[in-house]
Amino acid sequence: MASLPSSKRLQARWRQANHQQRRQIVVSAALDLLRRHGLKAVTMRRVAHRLGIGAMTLYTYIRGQDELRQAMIREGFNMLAQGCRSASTLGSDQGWRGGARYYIQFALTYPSLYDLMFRTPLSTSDADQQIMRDGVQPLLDRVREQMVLQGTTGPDLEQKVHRAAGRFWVALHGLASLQAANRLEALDMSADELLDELLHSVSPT
Amino acid sequence: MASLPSSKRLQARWRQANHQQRRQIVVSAALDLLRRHGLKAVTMRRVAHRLGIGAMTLYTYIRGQDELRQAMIREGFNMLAQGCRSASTLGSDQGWRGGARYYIQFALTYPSLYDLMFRTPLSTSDADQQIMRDGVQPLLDRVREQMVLQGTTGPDLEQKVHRAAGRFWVALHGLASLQAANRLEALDMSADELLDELLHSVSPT
DNA sequence: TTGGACAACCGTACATTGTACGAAAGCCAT
DNA sequence: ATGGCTTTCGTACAATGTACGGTTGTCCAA
Repeated sequence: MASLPSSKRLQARWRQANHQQRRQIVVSAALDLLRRHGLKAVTMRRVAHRLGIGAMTLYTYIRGQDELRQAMIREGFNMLAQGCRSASTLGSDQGWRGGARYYIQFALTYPSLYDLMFRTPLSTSDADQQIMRDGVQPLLDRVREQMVLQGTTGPDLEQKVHRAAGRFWVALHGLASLQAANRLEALDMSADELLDELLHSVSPT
Repeated sequence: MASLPSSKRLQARWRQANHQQRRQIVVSAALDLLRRHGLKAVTMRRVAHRLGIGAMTLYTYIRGQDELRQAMIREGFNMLAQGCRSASTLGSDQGWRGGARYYIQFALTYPSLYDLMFRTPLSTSDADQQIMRDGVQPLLDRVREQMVLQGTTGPDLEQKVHRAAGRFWVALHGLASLQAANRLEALDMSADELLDELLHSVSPT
């Protein structure tokens, strides 16, 4: 779980950064505000204040609030993809399950960001669709690999595995999203319990 | 699927309504705006304008924006509970499946409202928790009944059925939520396909 | 050294929001 | 009529996104 730099660090890094890097720092500051205080707290003025610059200076690096949110979403999907990939590769957990656990952990660590990523009305633009596709792909890949290793066979194996991974992700998203929003109280089941059952549904052990 | 009254109708009803009814009309107007133009469009001023009254007059019937949103959420859960109940009782569909289909249909018809209902940070207040519990209960009940009819048995039947219904709802929410946010493009699976598989997982036919 | 082009920076201003305050107007029992 | 309510809403203020235009800094050619 990568962590975000503090406000002081950001201001320090700011002065000796080039244009491209500064844009990235702006996004980092916004993500930090988002994580710690929710979406309503991510205002242009506050982000600027965090960086020790005037509000209008932000517009030198970001076209406006919409673009800032898009950038946060992109960053979120990058973190998610990267995390799932390495959690299931290097993790001490049993292979692919690390990826799934990371997914849940991500949604809990950045609940507002996770919301933004999956609830923001998505333009049908190919680019945006691709960002999200790439963000979720590593998780789907891990699950598919696992299923093949598990011994799934047949003529239309490709299709079968593909669809099963899709079902798994949909359910995992449901769990992550409800847990992040504190909505599991309605059931008398713990989140860990639900996750374990979900994991076993792919590969019962 | 109950539909919402138009703006003109609302203004007409307004004048000959008592205090309690007027509060309900305010909420209806807000829900209409929410459905047709998204959350950002639900401003106090706009709601008031729809009703042909001054902005501040709204505050005679609703404490403020927070309370307005809470009221919309409550109304949403009421619709959901009512709909699931009657869809699975009276529906031409095979019993309980109507409830699940209604659930999906609801999320697609009122995507912004569905988001509000399940993403708004929920106070741990007993009342709020109860609202949502009641909203989802009918669906869970239908699924449990179905499982019992289906022939599930055992000493801890109660527990088993309870947990299975919970799993079902979590997955259903994942599907509804992704579909409502146009996020299923990342998979090459249709929403109907996913729903059917979900339904079969409870009672294969 | 000087001048000019260009990027970074930001103060000011305006529109839009939620809503606090208090004034006006209607209603009704005494 | 009077006094006390509820309802209505005009005005005002603070916070927001951001358009506009001015100031400053940097660098390079003449």
